[in-house]
Amino acid sequence: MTMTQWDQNELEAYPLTGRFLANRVRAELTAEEKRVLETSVDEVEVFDRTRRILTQGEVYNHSTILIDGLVMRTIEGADRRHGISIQVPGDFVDLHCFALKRLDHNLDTVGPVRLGYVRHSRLREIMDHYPKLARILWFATLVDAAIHREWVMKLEQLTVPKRLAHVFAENWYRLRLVGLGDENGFASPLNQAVLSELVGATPIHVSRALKDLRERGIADFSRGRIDLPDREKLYEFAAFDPDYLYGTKGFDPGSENG
Amino acid sequence: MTMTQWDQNELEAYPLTGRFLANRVRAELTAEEKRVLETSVDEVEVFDRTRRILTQGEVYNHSTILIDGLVMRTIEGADRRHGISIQVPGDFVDLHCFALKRLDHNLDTVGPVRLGYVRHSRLREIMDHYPKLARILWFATLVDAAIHREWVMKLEQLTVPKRLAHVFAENWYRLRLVGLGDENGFASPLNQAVLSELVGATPIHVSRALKDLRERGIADFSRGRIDLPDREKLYEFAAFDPDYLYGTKGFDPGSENG
DNA sequence: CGAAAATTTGACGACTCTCAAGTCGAGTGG
DNA sequence: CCACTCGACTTGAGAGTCGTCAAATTTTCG
Repeated sequence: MTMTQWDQNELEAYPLTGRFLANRVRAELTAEEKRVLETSVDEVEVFDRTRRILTQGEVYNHSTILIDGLVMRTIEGADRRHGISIQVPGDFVDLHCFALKRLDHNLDTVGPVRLGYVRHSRLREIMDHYPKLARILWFATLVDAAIHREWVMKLEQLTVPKRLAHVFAENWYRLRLVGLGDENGFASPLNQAVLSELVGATPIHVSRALKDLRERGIADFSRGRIDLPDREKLYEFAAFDPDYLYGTKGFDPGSENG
Repeated sequence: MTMTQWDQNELEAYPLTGRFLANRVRAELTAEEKRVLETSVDEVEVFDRTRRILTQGEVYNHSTILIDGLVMRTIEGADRRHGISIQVPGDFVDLHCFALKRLDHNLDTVGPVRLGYVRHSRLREIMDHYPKLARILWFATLVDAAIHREWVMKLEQLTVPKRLAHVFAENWYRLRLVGLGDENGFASPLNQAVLSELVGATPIHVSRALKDLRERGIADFSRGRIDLPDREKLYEFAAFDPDYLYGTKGFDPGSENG
């Protein structure tokens, strides 16, 4: 797993927030604005096991940036938890709880994570004194909304095997945007139970669907790693078109200069 | 169909934007801020027939507030159009295209509408000079995202009859928030074809599901009007909980003081 | 009234769920 | 080193939900 020189420099300069909007509008930020962001993180925390880091309906006075690991947005349904979306390193996972006060969903870690906290008072200062940074933060929450919309469409359109393929394709692409994953797949703490919550199916059916994907040569899922041997076949099967992720024009998830 | 005194005053004072975030955070706006918004609308347009008002991927230099009528977010799938969500009067339907430049989906009218346009240059001024208004605009886009998340969960959880019930429940509640609809349902230009795009089913299955809802006494859908005789039964069947719509504490969709 | 659009119905097959049982793999204690 | 255990995963059978194809019926509107 390699990273571009660009990413390495950015991560050395901004170890906590260097992945924020990488290969999206991050390039529009000035050094000062990046520094304002980086120094806004006033606490870093590490969790090893699965854990709820934000609970639906409660009020917080900080927001959280995901530095390393995976976090899932969830909503408790009638009898089971439902996965809404996955967040990857660099994502400001609950930026919107600053503007919304309370949130309508939970944030649960999946596997070990490293988190950075930013106080809302600090965000308010940013809103008041750095209009461009404010716009960028707004942008970040809007990309999340675009991801939700795409997923609504896919849920309406795709069968479970194709939904799984889409989850893999999107997750892979987003990891590549921030310099993670490799050209043949990515490491992941996901298991079949979590996948079933994400695609709205039973674990049993997910198992069958994964077998289908394996036999088709589209995706080989095993605990700890997801292999994706044929990008084109994957994209076509999942009807995946990354436009909605708002990556920089010309970004290529298959090359080293991600 | 009646409205509260509150709504009437607000609509007289701000005929174009008086419904914006009504019964949500609108109360936090000062008269000056409301005036800034109202005077930002520099053009009003009326459409009678179904029509695409914003096309995926294109760049616009204005955003649109829905003054009257219904608008649907859509994404073109492999062979058919998919409905993502419905917008009601008072919604700033494509505010995010200001921050995102191009949008990932289309906006299509459903039935006759009246639209107001706000130039992006004007929004930029607001961002720079009215931080509180900026936060409110951000808030508005975040509520849309919350609606998307809830719908993702419902798509993962509910059968088609229950999805339809949820669409009716949410649409009704949101109309009540802005002083529209009545205590037994609401007028609506929706037809079964559009409903099928919204819930991710075939028109044929929607027809059967509507029959089911009718026989259960939960919803009586006919072109032009949706009757909802038993709110409690509807909410329970659809597992509808309006928290995610961020209505003002104490708002009651069943009373006159909406 | 007549044509077009919207809605309804029936039959059959595909996708997914539930219930139940069985397999596999990592870690533990003997 | 092996038996055991627990969680994760897999397999099978039958039922429910929903899609497809085809046709009939009702509504809308010129």
